[in-house]
Amino acid sequence: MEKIKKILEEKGIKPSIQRIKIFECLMCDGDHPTAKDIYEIIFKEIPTLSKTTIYNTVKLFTDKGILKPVRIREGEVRYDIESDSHPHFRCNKCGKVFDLEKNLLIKEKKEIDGHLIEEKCVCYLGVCRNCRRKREH
Amino acid sequence: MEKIKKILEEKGIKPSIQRIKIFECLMCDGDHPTAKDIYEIIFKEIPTLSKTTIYNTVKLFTDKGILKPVRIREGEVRYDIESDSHPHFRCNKCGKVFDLEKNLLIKEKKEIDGHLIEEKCVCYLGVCRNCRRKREH
DNA sequence: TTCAAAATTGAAATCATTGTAAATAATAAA
DNA sequence: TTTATTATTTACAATGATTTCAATTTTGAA
Repeated sequence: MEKIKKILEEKGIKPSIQRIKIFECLMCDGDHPTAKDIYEIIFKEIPTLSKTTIYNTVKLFTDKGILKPVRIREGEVRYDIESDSHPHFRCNKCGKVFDLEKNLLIKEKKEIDGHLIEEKCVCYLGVCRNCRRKREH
Repeated sequence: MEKIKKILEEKGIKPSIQRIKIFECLMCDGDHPTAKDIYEIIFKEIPTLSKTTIYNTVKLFTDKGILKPVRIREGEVRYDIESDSHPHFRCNKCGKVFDLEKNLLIKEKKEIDGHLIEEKCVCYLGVCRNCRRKREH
């Protein structure tokens, strides 16, 4: 609790009860919660909670660099508190998202951490050649 | 045109004019169109076109294995006609998605095909350990 | 305590996608 | 060709996640 307060303050975020709870929820939940998941978990403790607060807060956290949206499938957005880039594993049955080791290198292995791998998806993000030509980057 | 007809028929899909146009659109557009993109392009030729037809058709194509949804960012769904798995590059400025070579191996390079790489995103998909334990797979 | 700024809230709006049922077109049988 | 059957397309309503916005509440400084 005090630890979370410190982390938020270091990033210039006022540690309101809602923000602390949301951060706590993101830390504890190993499956990368959606906005809905977060809302349902915290609503039990703070019944006056608004969904807008969840969206405001994850946006604030993302802007401040302590949170990263993970968009893999189904149009759903999940959130990852780890700032360091690392591979993810998404279950096609339950939709949960797990973190994998950063320097993971899977060649022929079909299994990792007990998960059965069926498909790999790699994407690079940046500025495409067309947009680079238009403006200076 | 005749070529597209054949491809569809081989997959057991009746080649209606809408389906041919949608397939054609997916082939020509190098940026992986969204459902909205497809609608706007084809609407010019077929003004009676319904958005539902776009969604029906991309679902049909996906089920038949000739199309793959690409979900990278922004909650948007784009479509990729290539059936073979390969890396993608998504532009953070314009949102367009480009195909990259299948066996691409980028280590320190910051550039590929003229695109500036800022971030890499790797994801594995399959059945997680929890779901495997529950049922047999 | 008072006041202004920041944070939270609920309700309405938006927007992509899905569901549904009617209309239309294509195909097969008589 | 006519009719019946089936597949396809369409319009419109419904859904659900997210955003907008104005009003209310909380906070912190003076």
